[in-house]
Amino acid sequence: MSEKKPFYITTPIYYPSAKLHIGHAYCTTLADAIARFKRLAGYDVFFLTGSDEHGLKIEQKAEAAGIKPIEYTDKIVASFQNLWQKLNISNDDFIRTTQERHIKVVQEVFRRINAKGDIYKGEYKGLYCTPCESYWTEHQLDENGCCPDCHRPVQEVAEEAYFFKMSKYADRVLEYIESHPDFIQPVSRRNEMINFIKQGLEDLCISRTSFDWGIPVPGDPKHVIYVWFDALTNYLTPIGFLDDPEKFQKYWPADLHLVGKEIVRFHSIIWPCILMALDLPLPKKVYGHGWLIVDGDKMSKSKGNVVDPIGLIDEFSADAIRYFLLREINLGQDGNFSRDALISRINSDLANDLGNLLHRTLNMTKKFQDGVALAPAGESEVDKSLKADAMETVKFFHDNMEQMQLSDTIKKVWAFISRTNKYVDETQPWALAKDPAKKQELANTMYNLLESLRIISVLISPFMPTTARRIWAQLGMEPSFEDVQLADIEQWGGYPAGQHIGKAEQLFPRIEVK
RNA sequence: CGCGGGAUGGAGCAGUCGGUAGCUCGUCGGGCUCAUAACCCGAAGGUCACAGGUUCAAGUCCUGUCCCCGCAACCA
Repeated sequence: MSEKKPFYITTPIYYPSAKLHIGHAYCTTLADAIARFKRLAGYDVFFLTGSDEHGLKIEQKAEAAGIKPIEYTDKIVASFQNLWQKLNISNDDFIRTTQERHIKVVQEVFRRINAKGDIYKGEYKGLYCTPCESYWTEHQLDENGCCPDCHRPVQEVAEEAYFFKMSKYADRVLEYIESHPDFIQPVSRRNEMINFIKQGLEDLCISRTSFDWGIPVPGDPKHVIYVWFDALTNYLTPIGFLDDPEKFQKYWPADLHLVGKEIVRFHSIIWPCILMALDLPLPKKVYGHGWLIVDGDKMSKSKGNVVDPIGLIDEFSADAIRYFLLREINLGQDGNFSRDALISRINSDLANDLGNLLHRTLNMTKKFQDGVALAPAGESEVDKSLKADAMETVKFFHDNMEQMQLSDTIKKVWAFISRTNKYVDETQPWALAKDPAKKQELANTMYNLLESLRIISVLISPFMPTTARRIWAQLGMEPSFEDVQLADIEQWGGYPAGQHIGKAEQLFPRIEVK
């Protein structure tokens, strides 16, 4: 058994009714950056994402395409996995709600809660559109009170359904939220949830008979389990809820459910109720991030402004997209996505500041010292100040990443990159190189630049894993980048003296705007 | 009066406990020459949505108004 502290982080499982857009990519990138940071900081991380594949909508889409639902979801889920691979997502497992391992979990959860007496058979009443075979809530109806899809009148219909006695747990959940200030983040969402519970919770409808594409209710197979009982329990499946008690003990409760702001409620109210009914501890944190706004508008299919991440990755590279999302958008708030802003970030931050710093450093090392980092000796005031800034940046990185301050952390790292560029101006290596008496001073300067870049490469690795590795290689560093730990940059001087630098290449070419 | 969020130089955003309004991009001027026309320094530009109030002091706290946005039990 390892002694590392466990850290279990999840994204939502996405619904394969359409291709994923930049907003999904944002959420998963956030989770990935946090997971990578935690690994760097020495945690034993389990990072989960996946797909939520049941439901009427999928059944209908598959039927329209003339294929079985599972054939339909196989195809779309493959595109999810392709996207995560292209984005360099380091998830440890990928849960599909159609997998046998998950079906067993859902049915067992149903059995246990049923045995406890918290499930009863009742009647679900709703507004039903017969041609579309869909239930709608009053709020979803169009301006004439008709079906939002086909605009025909809806009827009030009742069907037999199972209900989960959620109302029974309302007080306990409220008490938990109030006594755990960090459970729901950011605070604004927490207040929203407290307000919502105080209005009173209804029991939750957890089965349907109006479609088949779902997990059958144990002992009553004309019912399939409906949405949240199926979806939320995904978080239990891959960590051995049924088949590996030791693993489950280690990773549950989850440290962080990262979700979009619209599903905070399900994760911070319904999910805790289900867990209480199972006598399981509640997750430590639910974080509701904001949405990406495109040119001032919410993304939606009807507006036709949905941004496809695959095209962007192909055009600008995964790391550039990751950097933009993590740097530009403040966690918890909505953020703007625009092509112009993306290009501006790539050019000024990635090409000019970071890329050029690496390039000029390697170039001078090659030109002035035959590509070798000579051993440093002694230090000037400017050197001292650079080292102090580096160490302060590493500390800031550690502290603020623990607090999930991704954007602030990135800003701080870039302040150090900027500071390092300034160091070049302050020390003027090209002038030192002309004076043989300044040979040691030059060696010190070049060493400090290379060492700064070594530290920078580790600091950016949660955000831009590929770029970090490329810098590492260009610096000529031999050890595998995978083995690097935060401790390796907590002290100045890890760059090996006498090291020959690697082959230099542009990290991010500037993007010319017409 | 359903709930909640937002409004800050041209653009995008920070702003904790009330204490001289900051950052990035852009613009203008200067410096440097190792570098991806990159880097470094400096400057201009804001009655902090509006009106009132509390206070020695308000972007920040209170009240009201207007505008934009999200949620409203299946949109990341």
